[in-house]
Amino acid sequence: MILLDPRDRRPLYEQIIEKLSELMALGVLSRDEPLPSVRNLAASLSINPNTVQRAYLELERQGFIYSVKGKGSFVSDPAEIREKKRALFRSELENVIKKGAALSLTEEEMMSETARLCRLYAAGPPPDRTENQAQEEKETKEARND
Amino acid sequence: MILLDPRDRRPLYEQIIEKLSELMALGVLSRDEPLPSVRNLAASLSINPNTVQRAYLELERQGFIYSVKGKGSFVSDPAEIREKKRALFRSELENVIKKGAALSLTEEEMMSETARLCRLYAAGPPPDRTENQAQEEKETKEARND
DNA sequence: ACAAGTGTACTAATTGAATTAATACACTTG
DNA sequence: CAAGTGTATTAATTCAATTAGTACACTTGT
Repeated sequence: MILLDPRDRRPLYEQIIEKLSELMALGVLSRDEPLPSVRNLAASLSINPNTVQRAYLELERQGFIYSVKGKGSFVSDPAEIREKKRALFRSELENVIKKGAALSLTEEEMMSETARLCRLYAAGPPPDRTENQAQEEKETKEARND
Repeated sequence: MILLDPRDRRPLYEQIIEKLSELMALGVLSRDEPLPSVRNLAASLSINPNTVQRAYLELERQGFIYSVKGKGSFVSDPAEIREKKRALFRSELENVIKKGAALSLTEEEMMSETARLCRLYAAGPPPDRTENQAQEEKETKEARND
């Protein structure tokens, strides 16, 4: 199902999270589909089941999958995934704004900086898209978020 | 000059950074005033000079102090410190906005969330200060940023 | 009831990066 | 040039993150 890279310096469980996230993002694994069992995937990767378990725990914490004792682990509703990610985003934004406030930055200063960055990175017109006419997000780049 | 807390689980150099930052924030150490020498402070804390050196290096990287070989280490211009902190803030804000963009959040959505948080945390009226009449930064609090 | 599958919890061993120390070098000043 | 200063390099140590070992708990079909 997936393959680990020995040259990759990152921990095994992180690699597993990444690979499975990709499979889910690509739709190879879709909603409510069962993931390989902890023991099964561990055996196929020749690693300890606990390492797979750790990856699954983290994927569950992030809302990507859900696990049922005695049954297995399954892919979450994409909408739920999206909501979890957005909640995480809001919490990170909150921390940054707090920090800005602690530096005595005013609301106006932070708003204008945010606007600048949004124009740089975010999709242009918000919810008034009658059609999705060529959103060139020229800079998707490194969208690693976790 | 300062005192380390053995019960504090954080590394020595972090404690040093914190204590000295406080002294500078309180104005006990002010602009261009010399800090204790690396060896001197190390001796007074009964630790290795390299540990103090590491703290000084970090303080210098963050713009709080500057060091001159053969002469000593000195407190930076407060305006410079402020600018460094703000640069750091901008860079963190950029990362968060990038992440939001990667989640397909629109400019409008991110702006409105930012506005909400600003109203929650930031100082009210921005740059309409004809004079600097009593900048009461009521909330300096934990301005730990590193 | 029980066998064979599933996830989960707890503990111990291992690894590797962060932290601290030892030592030597380079600059400034009187 | 002596006695102070910061800086660089390397080694020892510490400690948390990672992985593994083992036992437990639940689900399902026979």
